[in-house]
Order: sequence, then structure tokens, then C-alpha cells
Amino acid sequence: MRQKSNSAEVPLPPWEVRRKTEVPQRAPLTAERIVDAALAVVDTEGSGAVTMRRIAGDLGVVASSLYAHVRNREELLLLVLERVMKEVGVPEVTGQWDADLKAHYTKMQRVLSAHGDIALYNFAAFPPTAIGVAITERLLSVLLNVGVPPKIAAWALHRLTLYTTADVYEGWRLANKDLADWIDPVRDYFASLPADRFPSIVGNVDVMLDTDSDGRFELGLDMLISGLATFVTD
Amino acid sequence: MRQKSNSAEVPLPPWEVRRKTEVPQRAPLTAERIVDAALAVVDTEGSGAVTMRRIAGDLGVVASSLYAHVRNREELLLLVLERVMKEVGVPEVTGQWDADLKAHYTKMQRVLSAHGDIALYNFAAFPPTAIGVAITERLLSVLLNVGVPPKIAAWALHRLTLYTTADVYEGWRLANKDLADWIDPVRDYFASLPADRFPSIVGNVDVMLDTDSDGRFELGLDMLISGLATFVTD
DNA sequence: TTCTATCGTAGAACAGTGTTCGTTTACAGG
DNA sequence: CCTGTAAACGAACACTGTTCTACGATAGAA
Repeated sequence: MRQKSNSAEVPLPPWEVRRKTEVPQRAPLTAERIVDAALAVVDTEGSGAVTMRRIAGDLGVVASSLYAHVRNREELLLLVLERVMKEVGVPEVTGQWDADLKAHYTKMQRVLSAHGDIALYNFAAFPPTAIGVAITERLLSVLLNVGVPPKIAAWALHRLTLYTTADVYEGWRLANKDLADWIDPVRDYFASLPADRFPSIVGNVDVMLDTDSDGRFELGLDMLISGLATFVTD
Repeated sequence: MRQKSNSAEVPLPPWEVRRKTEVPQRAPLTAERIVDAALAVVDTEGSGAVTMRRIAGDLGVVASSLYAHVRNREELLLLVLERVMKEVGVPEVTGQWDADLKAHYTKMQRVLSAHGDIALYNFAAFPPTAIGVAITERLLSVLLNVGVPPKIAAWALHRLTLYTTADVYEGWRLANKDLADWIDPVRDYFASLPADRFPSIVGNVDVMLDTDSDGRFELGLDMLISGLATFVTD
């Protein structure tokens, strides 16, 4: 796979071997290839599994070599996040401000959810990235166009991003928990509570343990967006 | 401080020294004292500074001793979170459902913010704690009393908790960032963007970089609560 | 009082972690 | 063929959470 030509199939004659190490024909190490490798690990095992030695090993290289292309682990994860946000992309707008917002944040939720717990690095993502700026410009113009005051508009977008990020991160943590082992004991515990002191819980055990995570996300998104409607004048 | 009486000031006569080790009169190690020590570290340096050796050292003990009282580091941090949530407390209700919700989540935001980044451990906090159950029962009854459907009510509380948790965690990360070093460069960058392609940002640089974090939290909270009003029938 | 069982603490050890450093290597240009 | 440069290497440092064994003190029984 890493060999350059098919001539590598036949063993090299000794006089052709210039140095003692293996043929260095492998693809050059770049920040992009490092991000590729890190993203693959994040997707399957989460950001906690992204160690410098692990990523380096996946690239057939040693950990310290990564530091020539990436400042440190933190920056590497931020580069992975940026890659994912590019996959989210800049939203198309239709003129329906609420539908546009809902579509974008729903897509963001779906895309982020497909990449492990990388959402964790979207908390307090500052300074902003190029893709973040482009997205913000697009959505900000939508809200300003329908008469939302600038400060409210800017803050509201931040709130929606924060909410979406949190939902994805929590979803990942729940998914990577032995949740199945806990849900029945918790159901029993809820049901066993004294009904006179905990009537609301005892009477609604099933809805409390409902696992429809998409429905939960949508409810919060709808709450935020319809709360924003107060400020829309046009 | 750790001595039992003031007689410890004068050196013990040799015949009073029963065993070769130091006087074992120190307070016994308990889970509560371990949580005390961990909470103090979380408050001042964040959960990342909570290492088993560090906490043990603060208690005049060795790391492995902690494991007799606490299962592992994760559980210790969850105990710290539980302590903090007890400080938040079960809300008093007045009958004004929206004011009650706002008061509780505002208090939760204030209390959590006073304890470093412990909010991080409130993501996917499951199974629920005793204090969490008590809070949920109280707020759930408030929403059910004004006619919110059970599923909406239960989910909405979860959404509000998630939002509040996320706000606090992001706030901590922002506070522990060399934000002052970045805010001016970002302002310049925003202002330098081509005004024809980024009119919304260029025209609102100041509100985008507004640092009124309380106002931001309140806006999102109001959006969520007023979005919930749709479901209130009584 | 003496023996013994129990339990919490100590200390070493293991397998990791991010990051830095000086050295070696490989390739390109002269 | 030689040399300069840039990058990869590999060892090292100071940590991390956790486990295991052994020690020691305390409490109860004889």
C-alpha cells in the first residue's frame, strides 16, 4: 500500500540498498494526514483515544514526529473539529428564517454526532475558524433580515450552537455508557419511590426514561427557535 | 491544624511515644474528607488538577489509600458534583411556573459557576442522584400542574438542565483561556473582513464580542422557557 | 493480658500519557 | 561527491490512574 511502484514486490539486491532503514518512499507526513488519522480514531473510539503515540503509530511514524506539523494534542483535536465543521458546511437559506435555523442546527447535530465526542472541543471554540465565520455570517444575515436586533441575533446563534454542541456531547457520553445495564434498575427505583412524595416521577416513569434522543433534541431546538420568534418583526 | 489538642505543641517525651510512626491522632480518612479536598481543588484549579496523588497529598496520605473510600477518580468527581448539586438545592415553588423555572436554573448556573468546571460531569449524569431526583420531582410537578404534557415536561427539564450545564462549562473554558490576548486580534480580523461578503459581521463586530455572559445565559434561558409556554394550558 | 482477625494505609510497580531534546538520517542543490 | 537543511527518530522527563502485596494498628475473644 505504501510502496511506490510494483517493482517493490521483488527483493532489492543488496547493492541497491542505500541505507540501512526501510525504503522511505512512503507518503510524506503532513498536518492533513495527521488530521485524517486522528479523525478516524475520534469517529470510532472518541477523542480520549487520540494519543500522540497512537496517531503516530497509525501513520507508521513516531510520536515526536507529529510535533513538526501540529503544535500539540489540543491543536490537533481543534483541527479535527474544523474538518468536521467543514463537513457541516455553510447553510443554504430559503427565506424562512425559522426553517433555515432548524435545518442548519439539525444538520450540525447529525454531522457532529457521526464524529464521536469531537463536540467537546466546540465548547468555547475561540478564536473562531474560517468555516465558523462563514456560517455565522450566513445565519446572522437571516436573523437581521427579519428584524431581530443585532445583539439578540448574535447571542441567539451562540445559544443555538451551544445547545447543539451540548446535546451531541451528552449523546455520545450516554451512548458510551453501559446504559442498558442501568435503565432497568433506574426504572425500578423510580417506580419504588413513595408515590405520595414523588407523584410526578412515579406517575411518569416511562416518559422520563424515553430514549428518543432525536425527539429530545428537536424539542429543545423548537423551544429555542420559537422563543426567538418574539424578536422577529418582519 | 491537624493536631488534636494544643498539647501537641510541646514535644512528646520518648516514653509517651507508643509506636514508631507519627501520632495517628489525625482525622480519619473518609469519603467526605476526600470530597472536601477534591472540591477545593476543583474550585480553584478545575477538575483537571484533581489527581489522586494531589488529593491524597493534600490530606497527608498516599494515593492508593483513597481507593478504600472511593472507587476511582471518576466516582470522586461525581461525588463532588453531587455535593455541588446539594448546594443548588431543591427549589421553592411559588406557582408562577415560568418564574420558578427561571429562578432555579439561574441559581444552578450561579452555583455551578462557583465550582470550576465540575459542570463537565453533569453531562449525561446517569443514573440520577438523590438530589437530582428531588429537584426533578419538584419542577416536574410545576409543569404538570399548568397542563404541560408529561413527555414534554420531562424532556423540557432535561433540555434546560443541559443548556445550563453547557453554559457553565463553556464559561469556565472561556474564563481559563488567555481570552484578553485574543479578543483584540479577533476584533481586528472581523473588522478587516470584506464588507460586501460579510456585511452582517462587519456591521456588528462589537455585539459579537460582547462579554456579558450573564446576559447571554439569560437570553437562552428566556428563549427556552418562552418556547415552553406554547404547551401551557392552565 | 495475650492472641488473633480485620481493615485501612503504605509503597512499589505497571502501563500508560504529552512533550522536549539532541542526534541521526535522507534528500536536494551545488 | 560534498554539504546544507529539514524532518524523523529515540531516549528521557515528569507525570497519570490503578492494582497488588505487605505492614501495622486497632478491636474483640479467650
